[in-house]
Amino acid sequence: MATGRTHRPATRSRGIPEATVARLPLYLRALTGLSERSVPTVSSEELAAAAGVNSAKLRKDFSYLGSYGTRGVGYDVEYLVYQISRELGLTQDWPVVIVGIGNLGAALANYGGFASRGFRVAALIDADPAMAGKPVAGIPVRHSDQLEDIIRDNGVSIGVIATPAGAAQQVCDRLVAAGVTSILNFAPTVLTVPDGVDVRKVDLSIELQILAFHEQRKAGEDAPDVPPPPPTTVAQDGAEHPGTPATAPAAPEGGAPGDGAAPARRGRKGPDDELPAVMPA
Amino acid sequence: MATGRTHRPATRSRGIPEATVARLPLYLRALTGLSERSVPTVSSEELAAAAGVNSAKLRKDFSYLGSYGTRGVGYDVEYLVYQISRELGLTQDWPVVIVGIGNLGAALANYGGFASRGFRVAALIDADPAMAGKPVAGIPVRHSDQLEDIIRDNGVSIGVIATPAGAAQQVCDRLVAAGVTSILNFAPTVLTVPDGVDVRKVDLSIELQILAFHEQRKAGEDAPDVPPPPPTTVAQDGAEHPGTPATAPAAPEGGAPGDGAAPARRGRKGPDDELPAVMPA
DNA sequence: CCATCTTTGTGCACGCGTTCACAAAGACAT
DNA sequence: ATGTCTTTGTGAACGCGTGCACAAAGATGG
Repeated sequence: MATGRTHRPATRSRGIPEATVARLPLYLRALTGLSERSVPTVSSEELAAAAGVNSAKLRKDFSYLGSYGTRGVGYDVEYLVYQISRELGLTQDWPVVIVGIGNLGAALANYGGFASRGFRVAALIDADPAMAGKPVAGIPVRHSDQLEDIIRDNGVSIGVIATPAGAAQQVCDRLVAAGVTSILNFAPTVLTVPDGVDVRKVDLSIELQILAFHEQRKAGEDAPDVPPPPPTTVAQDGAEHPGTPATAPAAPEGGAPGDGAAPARRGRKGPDDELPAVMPA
Repeated sequence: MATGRTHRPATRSRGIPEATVARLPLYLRALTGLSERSVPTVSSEELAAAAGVNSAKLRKDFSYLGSYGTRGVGYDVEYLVYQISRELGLTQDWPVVIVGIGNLGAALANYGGFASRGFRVAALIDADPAMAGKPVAGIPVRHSDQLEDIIRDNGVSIGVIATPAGAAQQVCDRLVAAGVTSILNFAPTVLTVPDGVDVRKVDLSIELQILAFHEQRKAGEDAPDVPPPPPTTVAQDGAEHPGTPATAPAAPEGGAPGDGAAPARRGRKGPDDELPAVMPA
């Protein structure tokens, strides 16, 4: 670091690793709390604890932004709040549209956190004509016919999709065509977008399944009878490598999936994919 | 993402990397779709496209589960659906409680996706006495006084927190004390939990901020006037290194944050942290 | 002005995750 | 049976992210 006026390839754009960017909001939140309590400075140790991360990691993260700390003292809270806000682009106004005003969309619209950090709900959009004009969170719902006009008129670049999975891709395409370049997707579907468009997804179903996986493992360690036992002769558990001949071939037996290994699954179709805007994550 | 024990000392858990586990639900969803359309088999290429990932990655992921494919043909859809479901622990019933029935909690309760994959809403809990007994999504809300009893009586091991940030940690502690070992947190706070408890968080505010960061960068490349210019004499931009005498010291100037570098931020307190169950992510 | 103490900033090493590229396995046609 | 063609499963290289450990910077006290 020091005098290095030498190389700085990562200067502007390429600096800040993705992992660091993802933690900045966390630091910012912790710092805001300290700021409200009028705490002047914090050490990396304290702030790290508040943000739930390792202090070394925090220091390294900040080092990507520049050297904003004072050795022997720590970081100036107000100054850091400002620097991070600026880095995240929160010093400017970001108009946002929410498409799909169902249970979830309405909940999102009511979220006060939007306005807090530079985000402003420019419009609520829904395909249901009956919803048009009806106010949600104090904002009248607009019909999706006006989607393009709304995007253009307000210079919206961030869109939130809270529609049923079936409509998500279509809505996404329209948003992108209208100029949106960042999308937060709550619909349980994989969205396909052109280069230059960022998509982040929030999927409750996936989060629960991940928790279930770990939960099952925990239970398995205590009572090795519930989870471990695979229905039939399946590798993966007994031997280290599942490549053993006796196991693998047991599955794709011809075209009939009715073999012993794969029992008939619940007949009902997965409401997961079909689920409306009711669910986010 | 989860604030919980991120430490994965690779116990002897031999197998399935975290990153792979996180993708399994994605594959499962894609496979379920194929299953409904009665597609008998899929190649890694096709399935990868449907799940939005790289085919090599998908094959490697599956290799951790065992060799369930047939060279020259692909994977048997039904069989794979079963194997992944089993691996994720979805073949068993997971009673779940949702704490905090505000806008978000209600939206979550209405989410049909819960029931779809082995997850069952065992109870809805809220601290507001006025909510008690009132049905939400067909399930009567119970008062939080009964939280412990509900957990124990139903053998609940997964809890969803959709309360305001201020109540989250307290609710979390109670859930854990009552026996919950997996938590999905929608409140904008860092939860502290003992070892053995998994926490995953969903935070809209953070997602938006990450999008804003990238959005700002995109804009900056086109019009280098909007984002770059820091308000006043701040390092990091003008000069390559912020360590220059005239810059860095400008910040932590005494205790008064009113110096030129860090302009007075919006006076309003951050509703972000205080925000009720209205918001998830 | 010097000694000591605190805390930052970072060089370095390690491990995980991603991707490439290919040998081998099996299906299918002849 | 044998050859060809398709697709899997994986060895190996690479890059990113994490955490350790420490030198340097600066505060603080004598």
